[in-house]
Amino acid sequence: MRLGYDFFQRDVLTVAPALLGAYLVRVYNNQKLVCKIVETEAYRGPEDKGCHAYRNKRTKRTEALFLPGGHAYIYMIYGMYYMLNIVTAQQDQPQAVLIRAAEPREGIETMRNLSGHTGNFERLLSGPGKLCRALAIDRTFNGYNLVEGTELFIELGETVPENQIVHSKRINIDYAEEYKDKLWRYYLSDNPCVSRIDNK
DNA sequence: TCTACGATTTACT
DNA sequence: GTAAATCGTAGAA
Repeated sequence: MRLGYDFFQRDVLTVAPALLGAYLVRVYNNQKLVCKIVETEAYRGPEDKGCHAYRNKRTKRTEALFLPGGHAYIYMIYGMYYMLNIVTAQQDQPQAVLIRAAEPREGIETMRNLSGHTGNFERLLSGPGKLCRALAIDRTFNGYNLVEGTELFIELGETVPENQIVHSKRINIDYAEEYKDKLWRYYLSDNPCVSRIDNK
């Protein structure tokens, strides 16, 4: 069952942990690529100094963050990687969940070919840049409707017990001052596919 | 226009 | 532990 607007149009701090265990589906050349989300981070503008839309900063890049929950926000980082975010809450509330890592489920060979990854299965989607590469997600999906679209969407997946969800500090946002210490990163404990397990 | 740099990954000392 | 790859965007000039 696909997740709908009612799921995404809630506060990002509710949606980010709720996405753990859900299935991210990418239909690429008529082939279904499926993976289970195991790591997310919440970005909560306008208050969040780590969020691109801090203080409601509205630019060409951040425009998609202001869409209603259920759309995608994609941007390029370091000149070579795309990041996949799920916009949450109501229109004009710039919040999004960064999908940081997932566990491959279907179409693994295609994912390997797309990413050129030769390592082991657990590392194929273990990072936001790698995940986008292996699923052929680029900026054409910026602003994409994940509720009604057919090439990229999210399905109800496995139910995750509360006690398996680890809360930690977000990665690589040292510029965010007091917000860098917020425990807005969520991942499944003991899952070998998360990007890293250190850090609090 | 011009410049600096990032919600990363990988390889290397 | 540190550094390089690589480019669109934001903010300054």
